[in-house]
Formats: sequence, C-alpha cells, structure tokens
Amino acid sequence: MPKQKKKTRRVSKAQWLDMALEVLETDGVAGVRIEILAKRLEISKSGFYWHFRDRDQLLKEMLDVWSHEVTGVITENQDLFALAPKKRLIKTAEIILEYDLTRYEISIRQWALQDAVAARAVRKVNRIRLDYIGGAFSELGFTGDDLDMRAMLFACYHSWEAPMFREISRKRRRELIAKRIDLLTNK
Amino acid sequence: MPKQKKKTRRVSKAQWLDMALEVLETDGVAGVRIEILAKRLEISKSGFYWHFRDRDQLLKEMLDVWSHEVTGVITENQDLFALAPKKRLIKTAEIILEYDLTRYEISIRQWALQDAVAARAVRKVNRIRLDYIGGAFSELGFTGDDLDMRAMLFACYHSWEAPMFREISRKRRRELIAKRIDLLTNK
DNA sequence: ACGATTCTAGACGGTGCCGTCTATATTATT
DNA sequence: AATAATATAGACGGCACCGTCTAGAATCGT
Repeated sequence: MPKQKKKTRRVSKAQWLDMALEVLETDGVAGVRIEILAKRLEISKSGFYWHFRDRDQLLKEMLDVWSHEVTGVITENQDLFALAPKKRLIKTAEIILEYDLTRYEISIRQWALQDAVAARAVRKVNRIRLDYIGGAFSELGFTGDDLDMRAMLFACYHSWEAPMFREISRKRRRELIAKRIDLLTNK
Repeated sequence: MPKQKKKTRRVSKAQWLDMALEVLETDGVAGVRIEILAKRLEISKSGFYWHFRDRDQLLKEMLDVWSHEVTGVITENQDLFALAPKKRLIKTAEIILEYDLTRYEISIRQWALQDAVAARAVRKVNRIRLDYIGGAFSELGFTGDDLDMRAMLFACYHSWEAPMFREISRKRRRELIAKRIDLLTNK
C-alpha cells in the first residue's frame, strides 16, 4: 500500500482578500473571521498567518482594496471625461449599476460606525465622489447650494439605490436612469 | 457588624430593548451581545433570561420596535395629511431630520443581508415609505415612471442622507430641504 | 536531483459569549 | 407581617474564534 499523499491546497494572499470581501458583503466586518474564511477556502488557517500579521492587517488591506476599486473604476476612466457632463453622469450611473460598485456599501458604512480607520476611508471616498459629481454639475453651470444639493442627491442616490431597492431588477433600474438625470440636470 | 445589604438593580424589559438598540446603532447586530448589554446596564445577565427566551427573541422584538417607530412617526401623524402634498414632503423631510429617524438604517440593512426576518421587516418598511411618498407625488399629478423615479429618489435620499453625510451639520441639511423638494416636484 | 524557500496541517492555550442552574434578593398582595 | 410573585447574583459547561507552534508538504532555483 503506497504512502498516502497528502494533497495540500495552496491559497494566495489575493484569494484570502477576495474571500474576505465576499464574506464582508453579506456578513459585515464582524463576520470576517479567519477560521470561517479558511473553512470556505477549504484550507487550514495556518496559511493566513503567513500572508497577514493578524486579522487587523487583513481588515486594513480590505479597506485599501475597496477604496481603490470603488473610486478607480470611475476616476481612472478616460472615456468618461471625454463625454459632455450630462452624458457623463448617465454613463457613470450605468457603470455603477453594471459593475455593482455599491456591493460593499452597507457593510463598509456599518464598519465605519465602529472603526476610525474605516471611517477615514469612507470620508475619503465620499469626498472623491462628491468632487467628481460636483465637477459635472459645475460644468453644467450650477453653483452654490444648487450645485451642492444636486451633487449630494446624485451621490447619495447612486450609492444606495441598489442596497436599498434590492427587489427591483437591474433592468428596471437602468430604465429610470435617463429620466432621473434629466430631472437632476434641469435648470 | 451588620450583614451587608446586597443592592441589586432591577432592569425592565424596555431598558434591555433600549440598550440593545443603542448598541445596534453603532456596533451592528453582531455587537448585540447579552453579556455586553448586561455590563452596560451594570447588572448580571440573569435578568435578561427572565424577560427574553434567548437572544433571538430580543432581536425579533428589536425589529418590531424599529419598524413601528420608523414608520409610525410619519404615518400616524394626522397633521401631515392635512398639508398640501409639497408642503407635506418638506415637513416629512424635516421630521426625519429632527427625530433622527434613520439612526438605525445602516445597521438594520446590514442585518437584513444575513437574516430573512430582518429582510422581511426592511422590505415592509420600504413599501410603506414608497407608498407614502408616492401618494404625495401622485397628488401632485405625477404618474408612471415619473412618479416611481421621484418617489424612489426622495425615499432613498432621505433614508441615507444622514448615514452617508455624517460630517455635514444638521443645520446645513435643513437648509437644503426646500430647494431639493422644489427640484423633485418640478414638472 | 537537491537544497532553500514558501506555504500548510493540526494541535494548543486563552478569551468571550451563550444559555442554564440554584440560591437569594426585591417587590407586590393580602 | 407573611406569603407569593418577580427579578438578580454568580458559577457552570460548551462552543467559536484568535494567534502560536512544530513538523512537514509543495514549489522554486540551479
């Protein structure tokens, strides 16, 4: 009888991070437990401590991944800035929908309520979003409260539409984009 | 030396519920731990099990308190229905701000992601909000997509403004209400 | 093929929380 | 004041998770 070959899966740091974000999405930061991730990855937790100092470091890196991912898709998209402001807002809304960019919104915000580091990341993302959207409304000629109110309305709605109206289909949500931007860009 | 009188605080069911909601607000449902509540109430946890069967029952009752509290303030307010629809929407926004009605929004929604009972409560609250707001826009003559889009925009924005823009003062938020409702009720 | 490097298995002690139990304290009823 | 009803103290066993440790497996470089 041949000696039993113990086949041990190997899991990269990126895979740990991906799984952590997957769990974060539904279970919140409190659900991101190393032993849970290990079980889901079908591996022992030992490897985790090879890639990460401890759970805190994982959480820190998750925030980095999130804040880059969630802003990068928009701000690093050159095509977007070639568009006229109104068209740009429409396209932005479509991208948010398409890439499900608000997937982690609820869990991250919940996290930010209890953690200063997460809170800082969230404030930074808010600022980037408001600047980007405010830019478009500014180009459209809005200023002062008119500009602020519209930028906040756009940013808030498109950050929370999907998390809030989970039962409404993606198709239906896409249908209403143009009409909404018409209203928001109306003088 | 007289026998030491052990003074034992007594805590009502309502106090347990209040404290549980207080913890929920910042720590999320995962943070609602019986021993934590007990410590904060400066009491042993034994009493908890007198008032509640177990943690699940507490959670269930918290949902009931929340869904009633968060819809009742609006739907049971007779003065509100005496107002013309536009004025009613403005007053509604002011009440949401004044009573901090979206205090638990993030934590409850996070909870709903992992729990079917919470999800049901959230869907019901969504429906009540959309019906109420949709009613006002309907009275203003909006129909079809125009009505839906506006009701969703109002409901979403006013559910998430405070949770999202935590750094913006209440005063500033009050300032922008009228202008926003003007836009949303614009034909 | 061989050693060096990178990663994993599995067991361990420590901690925090759940729900239960018994004795005891407090309040209500009469 | 005596009794009944209501609520708490404190200890317990059980479980899930953290971070550590040692032996060993998988992979890379030459």
